[in-house]
Amino acid sequence: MIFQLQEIFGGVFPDKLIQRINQVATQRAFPADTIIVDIGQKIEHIPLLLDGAIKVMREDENGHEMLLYHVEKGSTCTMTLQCCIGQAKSEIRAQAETDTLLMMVPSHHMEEWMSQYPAWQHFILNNYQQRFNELLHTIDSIAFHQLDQRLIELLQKKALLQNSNIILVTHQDLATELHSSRVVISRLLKKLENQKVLKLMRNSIEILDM
DNA sequence: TCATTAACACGGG
DNA sequence: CCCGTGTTAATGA
Repeated sequence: MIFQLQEIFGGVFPDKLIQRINQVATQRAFPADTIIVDIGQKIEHIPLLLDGAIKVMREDENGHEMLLYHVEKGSTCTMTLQCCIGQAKSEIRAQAETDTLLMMVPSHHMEEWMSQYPAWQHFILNNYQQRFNELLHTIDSIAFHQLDQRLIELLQKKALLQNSNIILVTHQDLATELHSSRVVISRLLKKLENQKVLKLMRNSIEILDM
């Protein structure tokens, strides 16, 4: 039995389902920044996050990216689920935000588990709702907030996900995720540093007071 | 007015 | 040297 599976999902799934997952799923570890699923790729597994975080990115026709939302431990990526059911290809790119550990459940188990395990059904529906809410939050952010505020929100989120006030990230990474340019991000970060909100270092940013 | 793009210098690893 | 960073000038929305 994989320790984290019981630890993270023991409160959500009955023992019988935990054992089923343990039987059929493959455990996989991805170092930070690894692309786990890319756009256009066929989806054959449902990922259950045991540890770490995944960022879900969208890409436009010019190859410019944009962060949609993060998936944290104890959750799954619902865009993946949608693709599983329809046997479609991925509309998004899933990339490891931090070092990530997950269980890959072959997608053909979905249908059976949905009817057999009420806890699984609740888990999936709750995840849909969570993902949808996060997406709404992102849309609000794009539509109603200025870039400087979106940058602060992203830094706070990253501090949370990396569980540290020192965030390992480059200005270019931030620009890409916010669908902006590095010049602008560097300028905003410099402004925030002058306001003593954060401290800039090469490849990392320390949050001082937000 | 403010964002993007390109270009360049600086410097730390 | 390589690459992330800080800045500026030109251009566009």
